[in-house]
Amino acid sequence: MALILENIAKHVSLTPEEQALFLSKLETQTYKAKTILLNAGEICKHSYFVNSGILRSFNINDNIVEHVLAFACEGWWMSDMYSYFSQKPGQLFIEVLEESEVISLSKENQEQLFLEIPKLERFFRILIENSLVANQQRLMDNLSLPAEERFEKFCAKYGTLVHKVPQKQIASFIGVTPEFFSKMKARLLKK
Amino acid sequence: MALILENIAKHVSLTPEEQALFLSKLETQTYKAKTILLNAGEICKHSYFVNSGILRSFNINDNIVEHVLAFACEGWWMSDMYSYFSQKPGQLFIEVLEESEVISLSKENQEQLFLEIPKLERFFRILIENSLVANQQRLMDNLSLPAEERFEKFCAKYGTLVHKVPQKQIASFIGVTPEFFSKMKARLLKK
DNA sequence: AACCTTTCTTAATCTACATTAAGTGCTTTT
DNA sequence: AAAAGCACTTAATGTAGATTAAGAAAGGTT
Repeated sequence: MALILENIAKHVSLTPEEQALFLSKLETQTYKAKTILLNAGEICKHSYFVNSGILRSFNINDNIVEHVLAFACEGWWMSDMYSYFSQKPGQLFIEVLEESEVISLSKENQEQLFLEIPKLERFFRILIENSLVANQQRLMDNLSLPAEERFEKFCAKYGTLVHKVPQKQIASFIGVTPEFFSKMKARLLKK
Repeated sequence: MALILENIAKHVSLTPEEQALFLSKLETQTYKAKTILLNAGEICKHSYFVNSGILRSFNINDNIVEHVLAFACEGWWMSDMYSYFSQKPGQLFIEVLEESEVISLSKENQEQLFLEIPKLERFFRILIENSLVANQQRLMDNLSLPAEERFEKFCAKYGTLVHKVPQKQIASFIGVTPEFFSKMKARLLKK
């Protein structure tokens, strides 16, 4: 459980008692690759923190095309934020990509914690602020950069993933077809 | 000042004293069209709330191409979130599009308020949550929808703006050139 | 090992959108 | 009122990336 406490300590400092209280609200579980943690149409009742392994979130367009919204690896949080915040059915799937140890924090427990340890409200606000900034940057990148540069940015940010997740999912993340991605990669290797 | 209090009341309820304290930290000012509230390279020291009028944020790519990140009209907040949160120089410009009455909340005053009225921490967390969800949706739309549908979504969300801001800025927002946007519009009108 | 399924590659063809360029009508400036 | 500057349009041409279709690798499963 050290990782998640470090993660928190980066933004707010908890007393040992607060740490214990926080940990008591969490559940840790190991999942095999391909486990679906959340289906589209369901209400997202947990935020997930990745102790080890990789998760991804995606949606399926018109029941055909998958679009990867995000990856989460060690030390990252993941959920369907729309559904989690609003407690309404969402459009995202969350899937385990390789055997992963995942900590779950339920929405209810999170609300509880906000009351018992108000500092955590600050912590989660900062997490979301950072997500928002990253998302805006990605949006601008998608509007202004060609696929090749979007891929470079992906590598810079998720370097560890490049050889761990299927290429077609990276293609989807940066917004191109697997075929085009393959061609682009061959082009890049020539240089 | 009623509008901003209503805005807050949607998410947290303040006592009259808290309301007064909050208002005392704000500055209201009227700006003419084309006023630049923030330049790229500067540190964003304020969040802006639009009482009336329209703001937009954008960046300039390679010193040439403008990309519109967001519009803010009556009742919306705007800032360069990256720069505002981190207090480092940002890449965004914020510009007044038509004569606007704008409330400024400085970063310092916001921090103060978080200490004096912790409920506000919750309010701003919710604001940011909503932004994040909207941003993720827009990102997915950009990855999966053709320009025409992105424009429809724009109209649904910013209907009031369609005839108020220059077309080329809408084009930029949805991620196409003004020329293509013009052609697309002509095509849509035929239907 | 043999089979099946999924991922990746290659190549031809196609299309949504970009680029370039020219022209039209506005507003703003002088 | 002319000049200048923008915003918008139209049209020709160009291209990044999609689509389709096929085969080659690479896992998984029995």
